[in-house]
Amino acid sequence: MEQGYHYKKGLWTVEEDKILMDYIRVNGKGRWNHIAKVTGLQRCGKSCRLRWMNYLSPNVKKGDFSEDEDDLIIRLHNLLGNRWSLIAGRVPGRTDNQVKNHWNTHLSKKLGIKKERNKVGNRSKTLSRECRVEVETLIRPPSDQNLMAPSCESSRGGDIIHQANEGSQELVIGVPDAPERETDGFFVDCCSFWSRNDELNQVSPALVELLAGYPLDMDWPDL
DNA sequence: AAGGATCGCAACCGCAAGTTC
DNA sequence: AGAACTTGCGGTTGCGATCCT
Repeated sequence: MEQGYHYKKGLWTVEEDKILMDYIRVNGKGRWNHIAKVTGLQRCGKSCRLRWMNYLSPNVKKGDFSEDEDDLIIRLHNLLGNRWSLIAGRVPGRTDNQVKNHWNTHLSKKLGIKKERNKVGNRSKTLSRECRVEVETLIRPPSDQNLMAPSCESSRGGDIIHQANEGSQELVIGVPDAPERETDGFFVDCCSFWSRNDELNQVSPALVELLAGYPLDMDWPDL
């Protein structure tokens, strides 16, 4: 492990950045805990990974967030709640840390939202028939054994469907006027939905409807 | 001008899941 | 199978910069 090493904390210096970048240029990303041993850099693996992911990576976009980015983040947050990595994955060049900070310092104030802890969006919405059919097609398990979406690709989200029954965590897309959600409605696991869209490599009409159709000031019902 | 308050963001922490051996 | 190690996530903190009185 990393026992026996005395790691430095706090802001990174230019020299440390250079050491980390040189290492990654030669060895590529990964094996973060090895970096200190190989380079003598007095930073733990987690710190190295974070520094690369959030700052040094050429994929990281610097500078202010545009209005389009703000709008996208707000809509995604409406759908996904505080699932920053998922949101960031849909905002090109932005990291989960950037999105989280931007939300907490700007967007939540802009929207007059008080900080919530451990809350993931509880959303229900009626979609058009065409949209529902498409979403259902996108998320339906291959076996087609039931209407429940497969569990999240991210293991951490694996309890989403389970929690739905307790009034939950996943995006629930209900059939119009169908109070018995478990029998008449169908559940959409956001992760599966997103991943399927990735596979399709296209912006589906269903996704457009989901993102575009959520009024920001809507009074969302509790589930 | 000074110093206290507030803001914004980089970085840390704890935890959980994935991977390797 | 399970222990050890690695990776990733979201919440939180610390501190420099800026604002305000």
